Amino acid sequence: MTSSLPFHETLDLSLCGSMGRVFRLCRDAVTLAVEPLGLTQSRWTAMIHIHHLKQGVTQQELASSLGIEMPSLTRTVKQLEQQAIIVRRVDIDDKRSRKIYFTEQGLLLLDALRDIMAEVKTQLYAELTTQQLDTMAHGLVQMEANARRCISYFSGDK
Amino acid sequence: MTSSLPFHETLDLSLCGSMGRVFRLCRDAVTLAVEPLGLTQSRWTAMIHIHHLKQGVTQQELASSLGIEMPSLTRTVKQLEQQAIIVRRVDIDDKRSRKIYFTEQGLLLLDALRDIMAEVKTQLYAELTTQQLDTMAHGLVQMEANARRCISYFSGDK
DNA sequence: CCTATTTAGTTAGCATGCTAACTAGTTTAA
DNA sequence: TTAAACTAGTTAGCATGCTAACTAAATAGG
Repeated sequence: MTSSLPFHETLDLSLCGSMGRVFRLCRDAVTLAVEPLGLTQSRWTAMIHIHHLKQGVTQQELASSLGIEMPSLTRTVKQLEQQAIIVRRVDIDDKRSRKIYFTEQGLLLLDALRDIMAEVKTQLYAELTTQQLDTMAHGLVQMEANARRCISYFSGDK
Repeated sequence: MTSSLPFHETLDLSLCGSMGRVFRLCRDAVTLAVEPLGLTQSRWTAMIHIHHLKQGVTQQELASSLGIEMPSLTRTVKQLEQQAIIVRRVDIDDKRSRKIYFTEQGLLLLDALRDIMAEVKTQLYAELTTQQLDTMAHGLVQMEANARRCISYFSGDK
C-alpha cells in the first residue's frame, strides 16, 4: 500500500500482503508503546487474551484464542512465567493441562498495559468510522473462512 | 475471529490480531497451492512484485514494494538466484546496486504461478463484494498511515 | 581533489510463527 | 481390565520478519 497503484490494482496485487504489512506496523506501534513495561508483542498479546478469557485458562484454550499453535505459545508462556507475570498450575482434574493465573505483579503490569493500549488503539483507529471498522471485521471473518476452506481443499488434494 | 465475540468486542480486543491471523491463513493457502512449483511464501511474493515492477528492478525498489527491509529481502533473492529463477547484474551506472531479471526458466515458472494465484484469489475473495474489498483496502491504507504516525511518535519520544 | 556523509547491499543474530516427533496423562472399546 | 487412540504440553529445528553493524560505492562540502 506504500505504492501508488489504484485500489483495484492493489487488491489484485495483494490485499493479503497489505494486511501483513499493516499488521506488522500496528503490532510494532503497540510494542514500542509498551516497551517501558518490558513486554514483547507475543507476551502482551497473550496477557490481553488471558485477561479476556479469565484466569485459570489452559494453554490449549489460550492458543486457540490467539489463533496460534501450541508450540508457538509454549515459548511465550514460559517467558511470562520466567518474568513472574503468570504462574501455571497443573489441573487437578486433568493432570495433562496446566492452568494459567496472573501473579500480583502480573496484574499490576496488566493494568499498565491496558492503559497504554487504549491510548494506542485510539490512534490506530483514528479517522476510521465504526462502520468502516465493522466492514473490515466482517471482511476478515469471511476471508478467514475462505482461506480455511481453500487450505483444506489444497491439503486434501494430495 | 475464531472466537464468538460480537464484532465490536472483537474489534476492541484486536482487529490487529485478526489481520495477522487472516494474513497468515491467506498466505498459507497460496503457498500450499503453489507448493508443486517449489516456491515458498517469500519467494512467490517477490516474484509477483518483480513482475509488476518490471525486470531490472533494484533490490531497494523491490524491498520497498514488498514493504519489508533490505536484510529480509537479501535472503529471498539469494534463494531465487540459487534456484535459477532470477539473475542479478551489477548496475553499470551505480556499482552498488544490483538489478534483477527473470531467467527463461523463471519466466515459465512465473506464468504457472500467476495461473494458480488467479484461481486461489477467486476463492479467497469469494462472497466479498468489490465495495467491501474497497472499504477494506481504504481502511488498511488509513491504518497504515496511523500506525506509522504512532510509531514515529513513540520513537521520537525517547 | 580529499574527507564526510549517504546509499545499496550483506552478515549475524533475535523474535515469532510453523510442523514433526516426542512424553505423559485420559478415554474408549474389546 | 488392558490395549489403542486421543489430547495437553514440550522440544527441536525451519521460515520469515526485524535491528545493528559492517563493506563498498557514490555524492557533497571544503
